Amino acid sequence: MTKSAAPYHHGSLKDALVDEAAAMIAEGGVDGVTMRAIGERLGVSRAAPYRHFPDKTALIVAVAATGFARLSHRLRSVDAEAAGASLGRIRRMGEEYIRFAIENPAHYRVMYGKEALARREQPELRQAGDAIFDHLVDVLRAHQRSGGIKRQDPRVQAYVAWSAAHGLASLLIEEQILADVDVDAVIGQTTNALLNGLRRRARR
Amino acid sequence: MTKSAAPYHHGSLKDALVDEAAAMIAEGGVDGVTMRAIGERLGVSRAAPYRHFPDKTALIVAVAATGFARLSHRLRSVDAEAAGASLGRIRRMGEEYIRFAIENPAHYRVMYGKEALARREQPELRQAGDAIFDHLVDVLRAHQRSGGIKRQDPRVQAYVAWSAAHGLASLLIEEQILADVDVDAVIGQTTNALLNGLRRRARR
DNA sequence: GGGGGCATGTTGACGCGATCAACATGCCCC
DNA sequence: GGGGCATGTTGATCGCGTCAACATGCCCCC
Repeated sequence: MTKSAAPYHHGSLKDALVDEAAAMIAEGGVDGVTMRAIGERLGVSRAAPYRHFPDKTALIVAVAATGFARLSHRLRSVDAEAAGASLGRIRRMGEEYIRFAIENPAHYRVMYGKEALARREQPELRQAGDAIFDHLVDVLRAHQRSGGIKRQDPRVQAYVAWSAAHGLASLLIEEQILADVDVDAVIGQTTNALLNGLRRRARR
Repeated sequence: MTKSAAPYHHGSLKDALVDEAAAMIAEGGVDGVTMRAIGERLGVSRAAPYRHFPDKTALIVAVAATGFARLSHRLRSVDAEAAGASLGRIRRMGEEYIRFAIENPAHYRVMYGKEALARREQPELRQAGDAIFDHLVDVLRAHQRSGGIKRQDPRVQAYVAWSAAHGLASLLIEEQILADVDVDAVIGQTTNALLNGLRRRARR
């Protein structure tokens, strides 16, 4: 994809910067990332990063973009596995979203959470985020057609679903949920509540 | 409550600082708040705020604390109005939480959202947040006793409910939800899904 | 085969924001 | 009527983002 192994001076500083930035975000948030410190960690000078990113924001954007690529890939994978219009497909997408957040907290933070950049001003991220959202809307639309879920504005349904997943993901990675609580139960019940809300209610 | 009207030099700089900080957070996030700028806006020098807050963090903490006080007050109010154990009581609390976030985005951001401080390290905020959460748990417990909702770990139920409300509040104040979507519908459906998830399912 | 040129890095300098220290100014209390 | 604390102010220091000028490899073209 990018440069391969050992080009010029450092090697592939650009990729290393993105990885290191993510690590530093996980440790101390975006403020914990300083051009000076990241340079030092990678054995280059403070201004070296500027040869690869116009400014610090661009570096953080790259981290977010990497995150969007990963999340998109994961969602499409589980979605492909569980093709068709079973409700399980939606459940798995929700779980995968939350799992992604837990496994990539730094990326999630700059994508959607605390530390998130003004997506509105970063066309690249905006597009990536929209693509994921649109995919969800498509999935919901498909389920509406096949009769599994209520017929109503699929975008509203998508926002409801996203809200639940995002809220839970945020609380989990910001460690707002106490350790002695059964996290899996919370995740399970959240997705259940969500599916119940979407499911076409059987006439009683 | 605090100082009254016109004490020493400025008047009540302390309160003014908290208000102004909230306004500045709404405009440009916590990074948009600089001791210099806030001083200038209030007609004092850059170091004046230090006479009232040991550092910038303390000022932001004060904003968050104000927010917690307001939210707590609002929740207790609606809760009192709709006493008893009707499901409507839970719905109203959820709606009020979201409404608070929409009306006080700056406060919400530093309390729970993006820009949130490490609550873990601010005993004052930690306690305020816990109190609100515990109150929710109590309400859920009461509803369990009166049979309105499923009997299961009320803390898990509380986290599920909080996740949904927090997720929606976050997306709304971060303007992630497009303007042409029916926001009230999203709010309504979120709370509905939540209540359905909590409600004791009628045996069919 | 050698020189020019671009890609990469490095160091020095500037400006901004947080914060501390030393100094100024009201007011209230004894 | 003066001392002392509460409030403010100005000067100075330090870290950080960022730009400019300068250094260093390497690859490509003649």
